[in-house]
Amino acid sequence: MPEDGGPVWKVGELARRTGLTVRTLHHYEQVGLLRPAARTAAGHRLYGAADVRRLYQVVALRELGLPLDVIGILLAGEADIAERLAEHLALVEQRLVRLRSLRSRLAALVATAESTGSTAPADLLGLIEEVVRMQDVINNYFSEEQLALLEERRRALGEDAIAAAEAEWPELIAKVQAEMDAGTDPADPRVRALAGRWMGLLEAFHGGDDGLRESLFTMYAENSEQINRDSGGPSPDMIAYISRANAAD
Amino acid sequence: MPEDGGPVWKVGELARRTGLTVRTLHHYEQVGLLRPAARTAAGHRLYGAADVRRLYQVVALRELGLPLDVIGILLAGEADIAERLAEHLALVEQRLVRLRSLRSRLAALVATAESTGSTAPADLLGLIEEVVRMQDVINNYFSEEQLALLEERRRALGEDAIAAAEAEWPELIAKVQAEMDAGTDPADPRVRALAGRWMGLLEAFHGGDDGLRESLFTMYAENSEQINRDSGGPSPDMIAYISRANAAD
DNA sequence: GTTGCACCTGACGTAACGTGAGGTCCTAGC
DNA sequence: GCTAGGACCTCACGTTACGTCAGGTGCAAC
Repeated sequence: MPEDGGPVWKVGELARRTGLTVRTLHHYEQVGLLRPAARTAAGHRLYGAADVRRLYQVVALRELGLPLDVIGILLAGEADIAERLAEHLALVEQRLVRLRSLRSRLAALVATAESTGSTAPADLLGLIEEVVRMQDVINNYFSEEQLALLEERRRALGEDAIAAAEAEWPELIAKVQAEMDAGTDPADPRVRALAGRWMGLLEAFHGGDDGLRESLFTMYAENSEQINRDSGGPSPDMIAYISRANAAD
Repeated sequence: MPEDGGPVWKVGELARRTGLTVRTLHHYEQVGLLRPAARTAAGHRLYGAADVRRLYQVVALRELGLPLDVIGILLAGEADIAERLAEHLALVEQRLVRLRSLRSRLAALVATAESTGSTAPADLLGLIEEVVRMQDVINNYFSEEQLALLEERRRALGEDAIAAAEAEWPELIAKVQAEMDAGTDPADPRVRALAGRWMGLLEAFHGGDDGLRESLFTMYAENSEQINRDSGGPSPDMIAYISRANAAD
């Protein structure tokens, strides 16, 4: 189809009409995505109507985030478009999960930095290291699906509920510590009430999902000291104390 | 601090301990991020304790998604870390908005492709073009903040409510069209009831935000034919009809 | 004839490394 | 003392989708 009769566009015109740059059109030709139907004697590119149609398809697929080589394959009819879109969607979902996770860490860090006023650079760096190391540990113990599930639950619960639950932990830990220091019997009703709150908070985290609970316990078992040191988590002794309180029924 | 006494690590050991590759450590040296404290006579890199500490800082900041050059600046104390983190957070939020928008378009396309069975490639390509063009138009009329606000509202309403509202439009438009075809007076109670539902759906979209309503109206006014053709939106005649129904109070 | 704009073809730069290629160093075993 | 197998070294190109000169040609108007 050498486009003998129809309208033709030079590269600059086409660029203006599509909002692309001339360089982009050059590039698309270079990678074989869009070859102009013809050239003038002087070598100037001449695009025909079919080229323009194809270019709009290229742009549309590009705006969906597909890489140029895939676009080439799709437009050549050498792959199933719906299938590739589904694959791409999965990839985008994955990126979203990661990006959301990253945002929550960044937001927490920024909030901490703001609330503590002008934190000394060294302190802030240390805090950043802790947060990131913690995340690495978490990523080691929870699968991608589990993390996505947790994200889901967090969204369902809402930010405030999450913040409230997280704020409850240090308070609860302090109270349990007080009872331990006082030598209270784990079977004492007061301690058993605290243990009940404890299990409630845990439940709020894993939501009854055995896999999540299992992963959480494994992670704690193998990293108790770091969790204790970096995040103010409970000591193994305290875990044992709570277990005894729960067992006393 | 030429690290005369302390422990030293060779590049391979350090790589294993940090989970990085040797190439990455080479790269960090090349860009000036982490210069080993010393070299052996043969030129082998020797990293000291201070280097290891710095490396962990680099890795932590990298895991927050900061570019290496920024990390270098931050570790040199030449910029405020909290400030840069806040900036970076804003960037991440922006990416999130875009990515979420992309995902919703992809999901809609994939769902359509699946529900209609094996759509012909050409049809699917046409649909993709429509969706992308529509999005371009939308991006022209709504600012980033407005789009983020819309995202927010969508999340607050929940997926099902959105789907229900979107499903309601075609039905409503069909009913109004029927009344128009029947020549019913816009002031007729039936039409006024339809107009009421109409305004309710609009309200569900803009939520009373004047800016959003304004942008939506401008967009419709300047693109009514495309919206009508591509998305089954209402015709200008229908808009006028509804307006008269609302004015008749 | 020349001015000015559109067009052309290289070719390097971008971010953060991956991946050889080709050569040197070091340690353990013989 | 010699050699084999790792670990180490320094280039240097490849990746993605173009941006950005640089240096030269084509074309229409004055």
